Amino acid sequence: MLDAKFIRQNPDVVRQALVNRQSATEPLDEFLELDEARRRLLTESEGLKAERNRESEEIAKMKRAGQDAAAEIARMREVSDRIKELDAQVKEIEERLDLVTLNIPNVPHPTTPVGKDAADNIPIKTWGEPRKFDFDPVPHWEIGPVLDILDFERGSKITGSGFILYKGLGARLERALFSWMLDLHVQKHGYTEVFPPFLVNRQSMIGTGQIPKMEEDMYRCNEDDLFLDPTAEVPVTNIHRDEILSAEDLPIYYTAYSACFRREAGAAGKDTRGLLRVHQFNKVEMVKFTTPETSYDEHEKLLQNAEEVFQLLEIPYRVLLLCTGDISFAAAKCYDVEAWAPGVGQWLECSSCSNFEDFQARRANIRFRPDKGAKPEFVHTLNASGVALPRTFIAVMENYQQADGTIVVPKVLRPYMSGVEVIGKG
RNA sequence: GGAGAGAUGGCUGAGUGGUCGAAAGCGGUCGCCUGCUAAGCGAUUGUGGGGCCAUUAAACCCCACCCCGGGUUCGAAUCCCGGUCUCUCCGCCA
Repeated sequence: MLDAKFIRQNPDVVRQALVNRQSATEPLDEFLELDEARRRLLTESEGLKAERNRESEEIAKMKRAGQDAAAEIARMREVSDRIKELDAQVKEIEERLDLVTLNIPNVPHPTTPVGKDAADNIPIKTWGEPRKFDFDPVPHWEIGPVLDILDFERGSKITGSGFILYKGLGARLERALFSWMLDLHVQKHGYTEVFPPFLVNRQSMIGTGQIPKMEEDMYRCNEDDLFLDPTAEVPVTNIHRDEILSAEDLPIYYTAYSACFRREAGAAGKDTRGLLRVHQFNKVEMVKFTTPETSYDEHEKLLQNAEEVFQLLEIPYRVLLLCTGDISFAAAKCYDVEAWAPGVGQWLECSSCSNFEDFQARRANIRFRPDKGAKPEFVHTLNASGVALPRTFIAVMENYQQADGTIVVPKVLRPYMSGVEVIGKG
């Protein structure tokens, strides 16, 4: 969330941000109105409280001196009643104010291009040459069942559409992918591996910004008010919720595997075939906590770490700089990494690499002390998928397919598959 | 799931209605002293909000915060109710 003071002092900046994001500006107007009312009521209430505190001390003194304080007590009873009224109003306003503030998105960074929707995202880089096939490459949803490594029908039977059963070397390939990615980030890029809970509470979801805006898209356990992780970003960023870190601790790098669960409400029917858009998937995530000064340098390095996954897999990819109309609610700047999938003939988003600046840190109250004895400041949080599995799995299958229908295993994954070089039939 | 105990500042820990934003110790910071390391002495040391956001900030004043939310009271860390978490024991279970 944004700093209330910042909004109050820079309403025009926030208004422009909302316009650039194609978002409604009413929440801003409501904020300004409620904020003004809150301060007005607070001033009155606190003035009365100051009086009450003074007077209560007098009463205590009088009682100790054996004097009668009945008149003072009677008067203070009235003051207290008035305070109670005012505080009730303040509380109501603050509740609404919190809700409004939680629904105002981050202000995009100046380098985030202004644009309407995904069509205005800017391609900034392409890596690798799409392979030339001497046969027609087929989509993964045809390869998978033939090789008996993906079973879409049984996944649907067990749970429903969008839930996949991986089998045999398919299951093995999936496991190889995330094991290898974790090792890469831990051993080569210096991240600390964590294995978080897959269910998180409401406070954690609010901390990273999925709630309240996206609550309908989350799987939820009503009895316990817990949510299934939509991404490891949630539990991992919340590791340091309500903490004050010391400057020497920063930057902190975490990487985590988690299963991810998304209802994908409203996305039904679009690009949902095969593994393109599923309700449960595996992902390796990278999360950083940094000082404000270094976050944009760290953001570039984070992108490189995500890109390297595809470089080592030898899969062509491109990088997009997202525009204001397509960037997520909490992000100030975001790159997408899209892998080339020749079977479906599409670039597939496999990683989003975001700098949230202090937007999540303020929500989750994650601070650091710049120097010993200095006032705590909010950290900057960043994260990137490193990377999401299903579409990477697609890219591996479709880029490495052969004319006979088999799949060559990328070299870097072979040690993770007991040396298997080709996934064949049977 | 049942029973019991507990939750106080960076940490340990005292405090059962007013003089408590909170003793004491440890730790941190600053200064003094000591011919080294160490010790000693003195001072200082929480967070958020409002007043003023007008160019930042400081100073100053006020309010709130002793796990969270309600209540009683002129006045609550302290009394009452509800909840959360931690620990111990019992039960159940992969």
